[in-house]
Amino acid sequence: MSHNIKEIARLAGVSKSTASRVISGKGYASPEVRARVQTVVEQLQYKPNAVARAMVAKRTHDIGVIVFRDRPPIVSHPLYGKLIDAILAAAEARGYSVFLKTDQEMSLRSTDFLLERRVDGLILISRLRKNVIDYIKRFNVPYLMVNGSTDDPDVLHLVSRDEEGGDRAASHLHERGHRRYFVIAGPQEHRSHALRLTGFRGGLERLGADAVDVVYSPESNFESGARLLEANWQAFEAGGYTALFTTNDMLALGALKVLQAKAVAVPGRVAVMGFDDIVHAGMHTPALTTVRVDTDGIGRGAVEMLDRLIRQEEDLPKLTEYASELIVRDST
Amino acid sequence: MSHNIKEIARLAGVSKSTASRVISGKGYASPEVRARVQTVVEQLQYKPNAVARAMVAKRTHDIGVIVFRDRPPIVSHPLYGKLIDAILAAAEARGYSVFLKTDQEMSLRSTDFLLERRVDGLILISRLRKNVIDYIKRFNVPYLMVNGSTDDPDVLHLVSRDEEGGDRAASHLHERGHRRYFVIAGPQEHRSHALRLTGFRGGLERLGADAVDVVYSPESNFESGARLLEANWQAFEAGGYTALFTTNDMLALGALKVLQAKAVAVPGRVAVMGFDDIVHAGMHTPALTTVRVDTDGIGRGAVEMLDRLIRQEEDLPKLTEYASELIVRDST
DNA sequence: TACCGATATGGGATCGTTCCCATAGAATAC
DNA sequence: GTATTCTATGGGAACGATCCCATATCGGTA
Repeated sequence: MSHNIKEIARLAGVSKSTASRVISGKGYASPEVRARVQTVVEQLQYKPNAVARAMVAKRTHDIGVIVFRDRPPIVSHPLYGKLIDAILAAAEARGYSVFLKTDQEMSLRSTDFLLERRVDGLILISRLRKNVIDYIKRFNVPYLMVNGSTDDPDVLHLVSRDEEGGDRAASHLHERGHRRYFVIAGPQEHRSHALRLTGFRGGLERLGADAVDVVYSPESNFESGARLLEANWQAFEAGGYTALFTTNDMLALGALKVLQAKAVAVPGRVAVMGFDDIVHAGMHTPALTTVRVDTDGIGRGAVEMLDRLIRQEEDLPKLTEYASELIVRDST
Repeated sequence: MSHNIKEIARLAGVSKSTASRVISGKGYASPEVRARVQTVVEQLQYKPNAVARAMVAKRTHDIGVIVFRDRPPIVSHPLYGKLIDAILAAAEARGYSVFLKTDQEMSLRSTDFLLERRVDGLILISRLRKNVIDYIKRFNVPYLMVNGSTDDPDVLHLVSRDEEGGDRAASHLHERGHRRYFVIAGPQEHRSHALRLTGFRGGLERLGADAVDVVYSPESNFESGARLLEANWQAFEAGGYTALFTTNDMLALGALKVLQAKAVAVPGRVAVMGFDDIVHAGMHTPALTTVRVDTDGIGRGAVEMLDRLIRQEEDLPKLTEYASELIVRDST
């Protein structure tokens, strides 16, 4: 199919050692020889075989990214999409190519695939089971975790300041004069949902509130946001709540749908706030006030940190936190 | 770092040939030897080195996916996100790992990267320049194009039935009694936008319309949808249009924003229709009527077709078209 | 003249697999 | 008893690079 270095060498009239020196750019070669080899490379459109290179270098310059999620949307989830965009850009800049895998069965299949391919490192995204970490640890491949939770002190992970964000949401709503709050909280076994709620509660405790009532959703998507508000409609109406906070934007948009269907004025009668700042948040009418997660920073940070891990730098911080920013729009 | 087959062989007391036969599953080995080798493999958590395998097999079982887009959102674009989810699932099912690349400068960089890595095939997504195709052709690596346009008769490509979809949109609006149509059309050098408009016009020509007025947008995002309607507001008001069609959902949502800001009743006074069926279309209030692009089918189809190309099947169809489906919601 | 240190290039082992071929012993056929 | 065919395993080349080491040529110096 494609040419190899031996052929380049033959056509340039040199040995493959010399050709290798010219092509890889390390080692000596006289100007004339250099020119001759490069001409042949150009003419044949020779592309050095990265597989063979990886073989001797024991280094692939590939990294693996696995998104653990039990069902779609995975890459099409707006939050993960943004994260992956950032990761791809950062990896490109550092000379890494990215294997992207989704793991729906929370299995070790994807991991095995990538280990066999001898990736230089792994970025594990979202809720992965503990057994995955334990498994990966046995092979000493560099890895880190993004947006997940772990009590394992060995694991490097990158997260957003969710508790702080929850606090900010509370401050914002309180400042707007609200005192009775209704909360739809996503699955509490998920770190971010739990912390956002904690932060929100903490903030209101500090600031003072007449009521903070929470309903819990086992899922964190649009449908369950709508379903939960619908199911608790009587309590919601009776409670005199003027503010609705949800632990992510999807839930907020679902709840908004119900409010709008019932012609409840937003923000006139009820203010609504989400968390994440997915694209749709800004496109909705009314545009959703939310707390932005720094997906760009996290994505870039993950690649940078993994790269340092691969280069065997010492004393990397186990935990890196990223700012959460209040984005005020029309729904509050 | 990790073990190799020679070590497995040594510990199992056999030659590496025999170990290879057991591990790869091809060739003879007696039951006892088989068991012995497998025990060692299990104990050492041996993972065969795919790099070395690829080297001798001259086959990587990797495919490259490149999304050509000049700026983010790329993977986070709802349409491409869905497409990539489908591609990943299909690739996994067929034993391929996926290198995902985005190419913002419309360069050959990503392509070179993947060619060096000796991927078995390439899936090229969206608007790529002709020079990329010409370049790729020189290396005879299997490739195909998704959602792009080309007049090159050699290129395999997969597209949605955009013209038919445009026609469907026209029929639907006409059926609802509309006769004066306002259209915001995305960049006409992009195949899908052009065909959707053609289909829409064609449909109305057949069915009869009092007015079809089109404004063109150089971009196809939310902001330009809003900007274009705003800029043409006087004409829009004066024209007595009762239906607004845009060549994708992003434009429609942008226009909807403006209509809602001006308190124009949708669908009461103006019906709005988009194209694509991105997630947010269903989440908006009012939920957007649109034409769904079969991203799942296209993604799956792309991988299947590429696999057949890799297996050197003959007489594959140059063009594969995927159904477009009318999704009626609340905005019409 | 002999020796040294540059300069410039080539030979060949190596990375971890696969796979072709050789071979040794056992079983069967004539 | 010899030839033939299995059964079961091992030896070693090959894939396409890199890189260490050897070596040849040349100018300069003692």
